[in-house]
Amino acid sequence: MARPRSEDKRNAILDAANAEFASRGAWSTPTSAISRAAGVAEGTLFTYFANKEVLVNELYRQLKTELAEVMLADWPEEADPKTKYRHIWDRYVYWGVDNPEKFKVMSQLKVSDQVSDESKAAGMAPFLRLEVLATECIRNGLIRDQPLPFLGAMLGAMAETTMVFVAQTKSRKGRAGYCEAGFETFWRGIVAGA
Amino acid sequence: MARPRSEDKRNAILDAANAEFASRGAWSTPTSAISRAAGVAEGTLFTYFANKEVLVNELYRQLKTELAEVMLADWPEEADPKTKYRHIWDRYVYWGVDNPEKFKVMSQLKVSDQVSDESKAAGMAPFLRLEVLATECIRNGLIRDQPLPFLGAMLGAMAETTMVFVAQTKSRKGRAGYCEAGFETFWRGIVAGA
Amino acid sequence: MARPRSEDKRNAILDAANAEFASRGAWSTPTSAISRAAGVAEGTLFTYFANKEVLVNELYRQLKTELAEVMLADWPEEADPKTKYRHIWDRYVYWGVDNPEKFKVMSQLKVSDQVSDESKAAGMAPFLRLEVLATECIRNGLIRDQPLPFLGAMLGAMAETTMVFVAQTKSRKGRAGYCEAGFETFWRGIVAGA
Amino acid sequence: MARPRSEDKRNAILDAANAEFASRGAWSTPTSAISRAAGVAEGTLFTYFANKEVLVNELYRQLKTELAEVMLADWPEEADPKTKYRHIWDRYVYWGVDNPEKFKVMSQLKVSDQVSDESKAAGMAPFLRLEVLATECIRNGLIRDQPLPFLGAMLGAMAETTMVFVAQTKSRKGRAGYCEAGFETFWRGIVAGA
DNA sequence: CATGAATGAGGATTCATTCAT
DNA sequence: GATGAATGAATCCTCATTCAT
Repeated sequence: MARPRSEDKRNAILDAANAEFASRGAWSTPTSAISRAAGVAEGTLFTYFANKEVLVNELYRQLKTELAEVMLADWPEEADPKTKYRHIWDRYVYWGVDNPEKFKVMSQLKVSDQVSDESKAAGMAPFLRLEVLATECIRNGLIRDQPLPFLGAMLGAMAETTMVFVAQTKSRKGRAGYCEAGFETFWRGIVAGA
Repeated sequence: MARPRSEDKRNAILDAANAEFASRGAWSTPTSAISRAAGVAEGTLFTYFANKEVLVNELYRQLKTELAEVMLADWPEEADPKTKYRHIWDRYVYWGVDNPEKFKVMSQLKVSDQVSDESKAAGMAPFLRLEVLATECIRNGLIRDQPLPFLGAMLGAMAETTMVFVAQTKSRKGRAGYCEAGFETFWRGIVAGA
Repeated sequence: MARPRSEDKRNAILDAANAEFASRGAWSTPTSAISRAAGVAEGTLFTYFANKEVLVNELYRQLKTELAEVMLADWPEEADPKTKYRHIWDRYVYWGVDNPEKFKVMSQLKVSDQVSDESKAAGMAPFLRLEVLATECIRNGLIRDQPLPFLGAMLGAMAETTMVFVAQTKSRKGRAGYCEAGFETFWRGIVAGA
Repeated sequence: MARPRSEDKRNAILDAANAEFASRGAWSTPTSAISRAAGVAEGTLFTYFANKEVLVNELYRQLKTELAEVMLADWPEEADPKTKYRHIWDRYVYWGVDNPEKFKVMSQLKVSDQVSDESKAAGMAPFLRLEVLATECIRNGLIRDQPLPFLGAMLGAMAETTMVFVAQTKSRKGRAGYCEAGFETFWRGIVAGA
């Protein structure tokens, strides 16, 4: 058997792509820069990804998957809804803050035509658990009735906005403040009542 | 180089850039495609814009300026704060819905490294009136105290999210529903109380 | 007005392509070698020929056209058929002998998939006069009846074979001998009788 | 490197090369396509043929050898010269018609710089029997005196031309007609007399 | 020996920008 | 000022060949 394809190498390429995209912009990063940063030959990149577009899409999906994993890890199954939402919120915000490169790349790819609608859809899949939570909250009247995708998109947009401000802030206290303020806006915004 | 003569030509190039960027992606649009779409020679583009980066930045600023103008037109000086916010909200949302190409391009440029921080800052300028409104609302306790830029960013992010859903919706009623729901989430989220 | 496209430059590229194709083989000649030999920038080649395939096809057509012109120049309108055929034969053979590069390239391109059927068909067009002659000869019984294209193809194949031997031969006398022998074989082969 | 074990594999590669060359053009066929078509690994090809050039030359020789075998099989030792020539002619023509891929590839390789002069010479060797026949015919005055290689080349060129027309023709009768007409032209062309 | 991943030079284009007309 | 031909660096990808498994 010949050398097997190396998962490590594949990941190295993906990581390198992420790093290069973050520093030079997703476009304007030549594949040669990616392979160099990954420590592989230029041609090797193409044994792992048929072409640049495929690489970009794979990267997008991987980023989304990772984000979903992080958000849903340590899921507080027994907690009340607000706590659950807060759990997601914090994870989301801090993932972005702790991984600014990944967040930046994801932001760029999200609006890029380079990422296929299929990939965008696939990126949504891992967020299913969220929908279950939202459905319950709406059913029992805790949250105002509205389309689930809309609710999810609002959460995402608000958390991302929050991220930016948290990231800009140095003090631990200030960061927590933004995170709290953002969530509070979100939560008050969606709960039923008054 | 003397000041180019035709303001029309300059605008034609900017419009063409917008259209091309929207359909082919902001990057991956060659200047030749822009000049062709604008009906000018390839070289002519460079008498109006020193290079591609300048063109991109100019386009971004123009888009931002136009948006600000639209948002603040017919300003209801005498109305109450919620109405004023709603005014901004509706204008914002419907501008994006009515100008999907411009919105798409703005979204791409916003996260692009091609647009300088200076341009991004300049893009903020026209939103001053907004800050005045927010400051007042916070001072008199109508809105919870928080940094103005954060509040503005939240408004923007939520309105943009709303846009997407409005744009996807066919029926006039459904569209109004999303617009309303989005604003309600925003408003409940920021007002003080409870 | 900008610089006009230069017919000279176009021809320089075509000539360079011919020379390079002849020495390195039609395939395995990079476009960069052609542009260098033509004394133009690599990109310039592509303002005259959309891509390599177009260039190859244009070259083929030009070669064919040139050959036709040479063959039919000084046409002995008043001469008898054999003389006319001999006129064509000699012109054909000596064009190939005098332009070995062009002949070699034409030979390679003729069997190449790179040259479209359309180009091949276009290459036939200039040989119309030949068909008129053949038709007459067949009608008046001088030549055995047979499809015109078949007759033309035989002439071509036999003349080309003759070329090779003429080209290999140094002495003027030997060359004339091959040319004569080849024609005699052709002529005896097609005339009616016995 | 030891002598590779499987003659089958070697032939599979040669056959695959032939098929690929025929459909994609001799050049522009990567070795990877050949190995894939042959059902062997990319690297395996190189244990059977040191490099692509060697493979191409081997293929050429094999084709030539096969053709010679076919042409000379069932040799009518006792027949008269014309019958013998006709035997060769028919075999040649129908081999080409029945093996259009092989014929196409041979045609391409014949004019290719990729095939060495040595290979081209080697390709001639099997046709020795032909030379014996020709020598005899010339000696006893049946055929006009001329260099043997020239005569052989003429035969080849004319038969190949005939092939093309036979191949284009559907009806059995039409095909036989071309074959006959071609031979008649050849035979009348070379016999002595008048 | 078979396999197919790894390599990196090479190749056809593209494109921002310049400059002759 | 307008035009578009000219430029050549840069880019994505291919492919013959090598070599680790």
